[in-house]
Amino acid sequence: MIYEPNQCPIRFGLGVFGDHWSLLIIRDMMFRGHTRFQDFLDAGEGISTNVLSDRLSRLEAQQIISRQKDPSNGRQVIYELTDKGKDLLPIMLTIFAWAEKYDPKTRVSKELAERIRTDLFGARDEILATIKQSI
Amino acid sequence: MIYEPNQCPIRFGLGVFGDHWSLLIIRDMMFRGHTRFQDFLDAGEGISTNVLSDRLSRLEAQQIISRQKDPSNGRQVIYELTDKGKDLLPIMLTIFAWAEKYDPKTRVSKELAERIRTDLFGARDEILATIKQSI
DNA sequence: TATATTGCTTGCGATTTGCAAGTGATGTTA
DNA sequence: TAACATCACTTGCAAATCGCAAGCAATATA
Repeated sequence: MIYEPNQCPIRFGLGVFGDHWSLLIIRDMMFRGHTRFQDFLDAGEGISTNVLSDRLSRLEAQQIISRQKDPSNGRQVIYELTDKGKDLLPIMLTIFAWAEKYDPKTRVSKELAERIRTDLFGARDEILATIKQSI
Repeated sequence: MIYEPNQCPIRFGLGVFGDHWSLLIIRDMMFRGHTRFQDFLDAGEGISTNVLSDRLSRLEAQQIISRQKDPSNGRQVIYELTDKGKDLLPIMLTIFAWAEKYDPKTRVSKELAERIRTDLFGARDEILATIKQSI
């Protein structure tokens, strides 16, 4: 595994969601079905309009989301996750499972968290050791 | 970085790694075995000393890493991942798999990426549909 | 035609960042 | 033991980014 700056998957990921807002926008699209500018503003996170506008542009440029006019209402724009965006689900799920384990306030289905953990958390140290040797 | 206690796991995660540098520091500890201040500076990412200092403090405060003086060299400090920090591995791995799929430059073992994907990516739309109903 | 809604953009002060230059504690060398 | 080097920071400051409020153009509704 090579970690040249531009060959690093973590850096690539950070380029997409390495800021305070992008992951929240993706979460709202993924789990809350948000599709419009106003939806994100109303989500209660306190994002400002200029930053929201900027993040939506970036996410569109990175093909995480698509942007199209609502044919039935010319004022509205519909934002939707692309396949690339939907494929961020496993990342979301592992964050769910981790938060469920360490944040007493987080409310995630224990069933879901358990499923994810048995898939990946269980072999943590093993996997870590294996990976380190291949770097 | 803002952390407002919520019941959302994504917000909880963002409180830990929702900035440009924290995940890179964790990556360096997890996969490159970095333990010292200078290690992170030399990693070639261009983090500045004041920001590095700040992020190490925050990560320690959040119990993602531990901080102790090197008993064999009083000038040096040893930073290490806690269990809470090591448990971020699945999040790292899912980022790996996602980047391997979408970033042509990312170099990750295809075997590893495939394993992660078959565990979690395969049932993406199914899982998404199930989760949406429960949120 | 007048007004409301929607998705932005603009202006500006406040916060955060990157960069360079310290600083103090500790270790090494002559 | 005196001089110097190393290490983990801290400080000061200009520049970038951010939050907030206001404004704007296009479209819809009354």
